[in-house]
Amino acid sequence: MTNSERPTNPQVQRTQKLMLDAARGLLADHGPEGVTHLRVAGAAGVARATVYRHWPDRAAILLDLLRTSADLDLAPPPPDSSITERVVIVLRTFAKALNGDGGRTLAAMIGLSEWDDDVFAALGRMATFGPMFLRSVLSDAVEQGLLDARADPALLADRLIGPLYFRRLLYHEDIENVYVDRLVEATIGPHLVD
Amino acid sequence: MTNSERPTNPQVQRTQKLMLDAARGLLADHGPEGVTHLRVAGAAGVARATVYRHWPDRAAILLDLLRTSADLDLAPPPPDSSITERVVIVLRTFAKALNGDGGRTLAAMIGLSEWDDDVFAALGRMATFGPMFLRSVLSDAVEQGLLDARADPALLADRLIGPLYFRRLLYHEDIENVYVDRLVEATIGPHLVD
DNA sequence: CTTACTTGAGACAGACTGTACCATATCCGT
DNA sequence: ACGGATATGGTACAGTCTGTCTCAAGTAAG
Repeated sequence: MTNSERPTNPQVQRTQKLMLDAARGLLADHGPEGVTHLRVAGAAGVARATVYRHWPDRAAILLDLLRTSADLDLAPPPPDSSITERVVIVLRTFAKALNGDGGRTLAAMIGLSEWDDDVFAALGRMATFGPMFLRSVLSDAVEQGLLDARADPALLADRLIGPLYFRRLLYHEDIENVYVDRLVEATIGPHLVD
Repeated sequence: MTNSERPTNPQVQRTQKLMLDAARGLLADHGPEGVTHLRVAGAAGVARATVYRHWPDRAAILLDLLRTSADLDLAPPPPDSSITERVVIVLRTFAKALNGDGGRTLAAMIGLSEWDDDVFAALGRMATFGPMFLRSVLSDAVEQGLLDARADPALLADRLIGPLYFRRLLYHEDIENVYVDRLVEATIGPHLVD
């Protein structure tokens, strides 16, 4: 586990940014195994020992990398829109993140998390954020009487998010908006109260 | 890409089995990065050069490992049972495979497949097998008039399998039979023709 | 300016890689 | 059972990456 607090020393900030940017490029180009202290040092124009001073092993580098790339900015959907529209908006945000670098990052984390507890913890923080947000949107809808009261928001969230992750991770397919629309329609359609 | 044909020479078969078993153990214990030619040789009681003779690099070893561990034996569900029962049977088979070693193997493949085309191809073969099977079960049900004709078997398969993979891969949760039951009920219930 | 902290540069042992070589063991057709 | 073909054992070698250490030079901040 690395120190998650940001350094105050500007010199440290500079070198750390150089190294993280270099590592990010290496991860994108060669995968997790391509991120070595030596290469990061070379790409960042930094001494190898400096990389070791910041992160003891590869997992620590990746962890910091993955932590900083979990940037899906979830804005609350407009409350005056229909529940279907609201869910579509949220899911499209997920899909967008998955289609971009987030998908590769997530795939790397999933592979590592089976054997690295720290990565698993980071994955948990990242993975629960989205579903929790979606769940709250769904709960609100149930309270407002827009969704069948017997609908379980947790299961519903799984059923909405699961297929997106499935398609992206196993088929490497970009998620089209049409797919999201059909998924949402089919999934929450039967629970709508009209 | 390694030769996928099985060797006829019994000597080769023996050593290959020894090495693959050793590699399987290493993968389970230490993850993909723990599978090195040196360790495989040591654990299998085999000369290091022999491991190199069979597989040129780590990816090739893992590929053979993953190829041989994709053993979910999908038996056609009893055709006289209800469509709900049939789908539950198929999905429980998936869940069982995911709960066991298959889940870890799959996670490893997902992580590797983003940067390794051979692993991606193997993942594709493995990942399409299940959904295709499920899709055919669903298609049959539509033809038999048990399911709403407007139901898209492909999307329906995604919606049934996706949540299972999602829970297993991101939360490391075993899939309970109750979860499968609720998922199937909620997903295909609205499409039932009674 | 002075102290504390950070980095650069190089050395070092150890692990893993990838290849090569030859003697030995095993297979398989005759 | 014999002999050529094939596979393995064992060893050596250069090369890369790891992880740690030391010391000189650079930077930050009171």
